[in-house]
Amino acid sequence: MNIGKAAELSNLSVKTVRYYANIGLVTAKKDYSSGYRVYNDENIEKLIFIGKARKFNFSIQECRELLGLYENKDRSSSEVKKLTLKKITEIQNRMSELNSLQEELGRLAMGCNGDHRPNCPIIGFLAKKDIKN
Amino acid sequence: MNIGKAAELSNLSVKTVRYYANIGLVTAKKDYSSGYRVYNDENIEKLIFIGKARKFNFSIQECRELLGLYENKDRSSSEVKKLTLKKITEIQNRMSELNSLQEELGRLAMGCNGDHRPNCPIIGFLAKKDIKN
DNA sequence: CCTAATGGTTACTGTAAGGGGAAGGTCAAG
DNA sequence: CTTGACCTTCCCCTTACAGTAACCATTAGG
Repeated sequence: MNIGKAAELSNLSVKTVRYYANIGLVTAKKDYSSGYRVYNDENIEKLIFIGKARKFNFSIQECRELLGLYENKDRSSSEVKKLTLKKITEIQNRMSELNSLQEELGRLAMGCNGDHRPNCPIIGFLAKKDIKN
Repeated sequence: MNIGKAAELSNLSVKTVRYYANIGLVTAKKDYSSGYRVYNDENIEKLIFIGKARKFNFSIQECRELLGLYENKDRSSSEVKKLTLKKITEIQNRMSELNSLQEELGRLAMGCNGDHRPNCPIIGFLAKKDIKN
């Protein structure tokens, strides 16, 4: 199966699949007469696996680790769980940052008339050099 | 004042200040005998302004717009408010994505024993080709 | 047989927002 | 005069691909 079909089945772009081949994440064997990459079912499974992990915010590097665990039949589930919990923590931290941000922006917007006069507390706040950063 | 001092006062790195000069965001005049950038108080104010806006997740391009509004004394506060509300919406969308992610990862982790046996529902889920993506 | 369409290849560039580091010029102090 | 701190430009690195150019392979149609 050629790369186009592989991309379709795994719901990734051709560019992405080729990229994964280049970085050695999912390498297909090559047909040396045509130069084409040839994908088999196992490759497709890995591509799907990675596609999902990527949607779950795992980085390529983490995908590489997960793939290692996936391929290793003797893997312990604790390693996978550890990676997942770490990812959850990261997401929570990011959410709490975003939450503070959003609250503060909300307060600023609340105080702004949003009219055609130049007096705007948002600009005022951003321009003010205050004590704490 | 040289770039080091400017960076210190604005609480940015020298690299960042130089970068902002290169992209024309905050341009300092040059001392042509030494080749050094020379910063004045107005430059510092702008750098501080941008530093804060960046912390509020505004992109460089958005900072450029905000800086335009900041410099334009006839600006209407409605433009600033619009930009801020747009940013709030973006943040909220991002948070809701992250929230779904976190919940789903949480469910997966919950079902995983985290022991030394290879049976792991997280891997199982990622590997499963299900109906919807 | 020629051509056009489709799909494959490598390779280069660009993204956002700088960080890291090399090679070299400038400045103030001792 | 020399040292060390500070400045300069220049280039590569980061993430995870997307876009494009130039070129090769396969296949269907006239």
